[in-house]
Amino acid sequence: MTYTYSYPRAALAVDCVVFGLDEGDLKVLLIRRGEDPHRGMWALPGGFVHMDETVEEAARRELREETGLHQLFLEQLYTFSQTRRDPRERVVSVAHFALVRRGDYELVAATDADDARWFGVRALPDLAFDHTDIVALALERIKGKVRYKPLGFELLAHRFTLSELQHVYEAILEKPLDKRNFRKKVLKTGLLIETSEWQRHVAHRAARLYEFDRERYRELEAVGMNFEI
Amino acid sequence: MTYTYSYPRAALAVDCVVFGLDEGDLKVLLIRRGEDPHRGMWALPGGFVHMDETVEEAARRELREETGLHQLFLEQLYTFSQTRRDPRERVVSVAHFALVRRGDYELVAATDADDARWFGVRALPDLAFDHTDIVALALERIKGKVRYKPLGFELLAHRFTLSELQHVYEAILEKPLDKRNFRKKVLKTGLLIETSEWQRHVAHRAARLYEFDRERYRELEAVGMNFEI
DNA sequence: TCAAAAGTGTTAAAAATACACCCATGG
DNA sequence: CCATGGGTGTATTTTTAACACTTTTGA
Repeated sequence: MTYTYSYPRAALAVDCVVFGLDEGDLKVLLIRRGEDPHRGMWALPGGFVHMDETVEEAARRELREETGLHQLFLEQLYTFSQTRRDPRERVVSVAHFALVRRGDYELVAATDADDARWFGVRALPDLAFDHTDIVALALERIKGKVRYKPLGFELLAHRFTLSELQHVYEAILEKPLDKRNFRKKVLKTGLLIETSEWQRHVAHRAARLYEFDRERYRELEAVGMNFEI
Repeated sequence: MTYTYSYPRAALAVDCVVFGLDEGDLKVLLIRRGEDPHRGMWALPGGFVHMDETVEEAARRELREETGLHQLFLEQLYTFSQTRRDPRERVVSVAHFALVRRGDYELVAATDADDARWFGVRALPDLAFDHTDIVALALERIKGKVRYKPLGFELLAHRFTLSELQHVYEAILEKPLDKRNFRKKVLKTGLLIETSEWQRHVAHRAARLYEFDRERYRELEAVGMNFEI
């Protein structure tokens, strides 16, 4: 089957920068390419957009197919359209970034341990295509956005300690935060629910677990209030 | 001439939300469509991306062709990819937003007064395709971004008074600002150059003219400093 | 009993806000 | 001489930043 048009057309693809947290370090999920071009190189998960799906749907489908991840936070990042970014032919790619919860983090390797791996964001290998630029932009984006949107919670399990939350912010912002001031600030947002559950089996005083109050966040957002860390 | 592919391909287009300022009101530039679909409706300037240009280049080219505007501030906004957004066939559009300087504002009508017109952003007519959504997103974007990037200056002439600058911020943020506090704040950024030129022929005390110090802004930005209004 | 992280308040400095009058200009 | 917008300072409140010790737990 072939498809014919009266003007040439670029192929349309999506790529995803998937961030996850491991021991407080920010990681990016990469796939080893099994085909040319750049066979054997590490690259972002992604693929071509089908005619019956939006780019966001394509990004979610590709992630599910290539890594098994689903139902994660995913947002459009930027459209990369340099004419020679793919050596085969013109491919325009709509890049996205995604955030993986602590609990789903290990799930990834399940699919295909050899071909999908987490890399520390500050120690990435050479990447295929313009994927190094895409990761750089994604990092810059979350660094800016985490301060006024509740992205941090998307990297943690449903319940988390305040220290875990602080480490997320420190990992993304790349700077240490003052413990007392951080706690004061996040609690003052009124967006954390104090549960009556505590850490267990830790070799130090157990920390209380909190939940992010999505409900309330949506209410406040609708009213025009805004969150700031 | 025809072009044949083994999978169907969406057409790739660009659209531009062009903002300008008129008497302190924020306006958007619209084009009346001369062709189906939506012939006669108002729409954003835009068109298809050529194979030898990036989407940003396409956006600039279309703006030049349709409105005569060039060398303006232009930035990618978001890629719209709903499968039915164009009734003819699948068209994915990379939306951009642009800011027109006060001095270039009138220049627009020159091209084709009937087919290009400025509309107040809060009083737009029904627009073709999903262009109403695109404008709404562009507004939200500049509203957020103007506070930490020097977008405001892109809507003014090279030299401007502090009141003109204040009116830009008020128009974009949709709220009044305190004159004394505003002046204190923008002067404290150190990014305004006080010229020795003054307004003339105004029926009130003449205001001093200022320039935005782009040079210094780039330096500070590179060092990681950040601007806030 | 030791190591490791949890938890907690106060003070000082900086930033944000609220607010009112005189000045210069052209019509 | 009047209408219009230009220009200026201070006091109050709020926010941010700096900083150290006691508690709990498991190993």
